[in-house]
Amino acid sequence: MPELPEVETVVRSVAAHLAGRTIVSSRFTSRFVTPGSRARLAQRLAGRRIESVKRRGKFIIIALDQGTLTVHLGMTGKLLLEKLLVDGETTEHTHGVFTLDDGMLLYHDPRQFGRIEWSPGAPPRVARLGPEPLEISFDEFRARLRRKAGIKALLLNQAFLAGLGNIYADESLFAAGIHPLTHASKLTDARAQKLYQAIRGVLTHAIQLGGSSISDYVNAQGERGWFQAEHRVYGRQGQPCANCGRPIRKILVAQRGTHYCPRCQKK
DNA sequence: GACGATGTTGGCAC
DNA sequence: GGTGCCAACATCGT
Repeated sequence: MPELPEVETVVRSVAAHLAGRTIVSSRFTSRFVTPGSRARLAQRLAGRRIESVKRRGKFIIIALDQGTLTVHLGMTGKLLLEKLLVDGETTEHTHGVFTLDDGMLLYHDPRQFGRIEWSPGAPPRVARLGPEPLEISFDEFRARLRRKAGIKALLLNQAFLAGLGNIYADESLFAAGIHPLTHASKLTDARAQKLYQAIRGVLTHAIQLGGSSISDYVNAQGERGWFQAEHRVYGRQGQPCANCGRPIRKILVAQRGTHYCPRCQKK
């Protein structure tokens, strides 16, 4: 679910309300989502003031008056804002409950691949991220492509660019007309330029539509995204290509289901 | 009921 | 540095 556009949408849907709030208390119930002592985490957060909420790659960075709370949604994580907690709003999949001085913030995550972590300074996982795809210059992007790796694997590598996942990697490669198994270092300047623009275009459009709701993704207000209606290849295996009519193919690349048009995307 | 696939990441072997 | 395989977990489709 949550790649850059979804995380950006979540951040935009919580930032204004959370900034300036105080965490009165919190409760955590998953040893996977919150590794280490959950009681100590809750203790650290009690009384902390939220300064700002921002996105970096697929991470949600919550700056506190002391330290930083970092949230990664994994595959199925959701952050939900609630006015008041009433019966039925938490389930067995609610693994984080934040009581604020105004309202509540809930973290749901059925598969528990997400993480909620506090760090005194900048979180180490975030420090290893590559540049933001919407901020990097073409020259820097071009330079970073000089690597011996398949382009799809590279786009999924968060140290190369931060924020692309399986959906937007496939959609960007289709928009650029590039086969997912193309060697990154073999791309010509012109094709690299097409890919750079394709990534920016796809991500920007997806953010405008509130991200992609594949199964149950929603923002913090519980609203779905609409970019899934704009997918050209992801999840469309066997259906005709919007451009040439050939059936979209699905193969395995870097252990991920990879969708592409055999005619429009060349190596 | 079993099996495989699912938006992510990290560790391991090679 | 690169790839492939497996792991974490719950749910859904075949």
